[in-house]
Amino acid sequence: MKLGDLEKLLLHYLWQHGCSDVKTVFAHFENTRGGSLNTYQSTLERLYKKGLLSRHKEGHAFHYKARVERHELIGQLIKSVTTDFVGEDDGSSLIAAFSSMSSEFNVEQLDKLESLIEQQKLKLKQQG
Amino acid sequence: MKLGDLEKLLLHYLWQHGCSDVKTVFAHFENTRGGSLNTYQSTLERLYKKGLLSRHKEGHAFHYKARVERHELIGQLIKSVTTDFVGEDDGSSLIAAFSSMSSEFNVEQLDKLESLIEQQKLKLKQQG
DNA sequence: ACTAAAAACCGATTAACAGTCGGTATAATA
DNA sequence: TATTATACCGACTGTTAATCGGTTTTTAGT
Repeated sequence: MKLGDLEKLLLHYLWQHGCSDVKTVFAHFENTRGGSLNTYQSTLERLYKKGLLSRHKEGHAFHYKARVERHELIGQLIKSVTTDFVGEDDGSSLIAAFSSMSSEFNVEQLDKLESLIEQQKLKLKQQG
Repeated sequence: MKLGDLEKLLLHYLWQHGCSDVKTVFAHFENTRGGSLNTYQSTLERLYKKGLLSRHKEGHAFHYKARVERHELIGQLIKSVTTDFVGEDDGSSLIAAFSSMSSEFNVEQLDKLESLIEQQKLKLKQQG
């Protein structure tokens, strides 16, 4: 999966605002970023075709909404970037990814992550 | 930073083999992947210009070597792919991303991850 | 030093793909 | 139905990786 700058920007926007039509998006970025309405239209459409947005008609305009949570997409992107180097993914890519990133985290974040992992382990125990 | 498929392949190769000249690289991939020697030459050069490889003359051929560890590059790529999304939020979405990825792991992998976290926490304590 | 071989380097071409936007078709509503 | 907002199509630009032919440079052998 490959995302351009504007695509990322719009995803970001939609995660914050939940749901928008082109007009609104355009109005929001018109002054700061420039570009024509059509540019935003095309980009939203591209994201839609990529499966990252859903949309539904409201009046005569599509309203676009992110189909994936932010953290899901980030996870996906991390994975795609790591698997290329790891090859067949037995999960070692995440381990690799984590160890390369861990130095960027502070103690609270590490604690948070640890507790999330504990939760996940618990879940596994209950299932199996 | 943007890396193509062949670029990744060659990095992968150099991480495994430590050091190679074009001829050797070409010989290694000629049958399985195809392409001309020049293609590999260009790609190594591109990687060199990107600062990802170092090189030195040996006889009359350059020997190329990865300048970054694999995990360093992975970290860098993850960062570049995620920073646009993480932005102001203290990194918690990155944590969330990791945890959403963790749902695909078994207990051993989670344990491994946890021990890496412990290590990192220890390191932080010793420093600060 | 001269020459032949090897390697490096240059430049052109192709192929994706994002960004950009004009123009046209389509659909909603007054 | 006419107006207007919106969607959709297509063209063009810019960037970058992949590819490889051709030329220059470098090295080693005689």
